Amino acid sequence: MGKQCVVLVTFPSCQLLDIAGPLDVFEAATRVVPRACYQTVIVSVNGGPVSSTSGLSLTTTPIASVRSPIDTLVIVGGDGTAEASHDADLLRHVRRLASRANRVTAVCTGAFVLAATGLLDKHRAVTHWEWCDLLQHMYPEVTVESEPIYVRDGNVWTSAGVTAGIDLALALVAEDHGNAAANRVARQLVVYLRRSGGQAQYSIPLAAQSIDDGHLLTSILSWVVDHLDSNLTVNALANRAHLSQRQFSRVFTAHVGTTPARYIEALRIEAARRLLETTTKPMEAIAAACGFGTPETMNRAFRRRTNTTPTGHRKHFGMCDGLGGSDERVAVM
DNA sequence: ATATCTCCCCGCCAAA
DNA sequence: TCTTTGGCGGGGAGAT
Repeated sequence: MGKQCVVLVTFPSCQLLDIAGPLDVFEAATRVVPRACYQTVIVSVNGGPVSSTSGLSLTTTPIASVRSPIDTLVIVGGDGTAEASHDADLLRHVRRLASRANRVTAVCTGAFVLAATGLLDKHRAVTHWEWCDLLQHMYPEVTVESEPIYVRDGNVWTSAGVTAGIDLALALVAEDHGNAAANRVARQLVVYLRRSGGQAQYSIPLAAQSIDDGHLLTSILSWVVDHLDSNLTVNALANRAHLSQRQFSRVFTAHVGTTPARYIEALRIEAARRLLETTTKPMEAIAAACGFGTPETMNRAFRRRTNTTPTGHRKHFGMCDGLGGSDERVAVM
């Protein structure tokens, strides 16, 4: 796959996260996915500095100067969309770029700008939950859905509120380079909650999503987190999936981006960490609850994957010793 | 600390 | 022929 040009369209009072989220996803993808190469450019009607709602100002290039073929066009959201959707210049340029782009997308209230160009007509779309009704009212031609985190209709993709832009961008990466690649990116960014377009957000790290198929694995993955103390050898899981070990391993790795055993161990560690942080159970009990044969096994896994020990982790993040729980995370996979 | 045993993972080939 | 699947074997890591 060659270079893919991603154009992010901004305007005064846009939402910083709408830009930063996808931007970082594409950047990370380029870094950690071997064949991915996204080139991003941030544009506005006049170019130059554009201030976001948070006050931070962006350097942009004039939208008229975009010449190269466009892979993905991203319209960001923010307070400024109300005004932007009446900016004839902007709309004209968006239409022009959209006609040359493989994919046209909007994050959050960016959908309003897209709708104003007419590009959303006859398409299913979503926006920030707070604005779905208004969008539908203003643009009856658009089929507004309010549930999903993001919606794909042909080559038009829209996403719900701000951070859903990250999920949207991950979905785009998944389309280009596969689920495993998207998961790798998510992990890289420590978005340990990659959400499916569907809606339900899973409480499992990177687990039960999978944009297209995967129902096979999805059910197993979600079953697994509640049965960490069971026998979760590759063999056992393969049986559950009615596949040979060999095939199961292959399918698993392709979809999840990690080998079965590694993934299971990561889940176990994460579960153990939570118990260490939030309970005062003895190591013995925690190890057993998380599926480690012995506390010693848990110890080694801990050492290998983090740079602490269970005891050390409890000292830092545990309940005793002052400071209650903590939001800090240690990368685990 | 060591030895033995188990499981994982991946390349390779053959069958479907 | 091309793709998917299953089985085998071994190197190697880790568990007991």
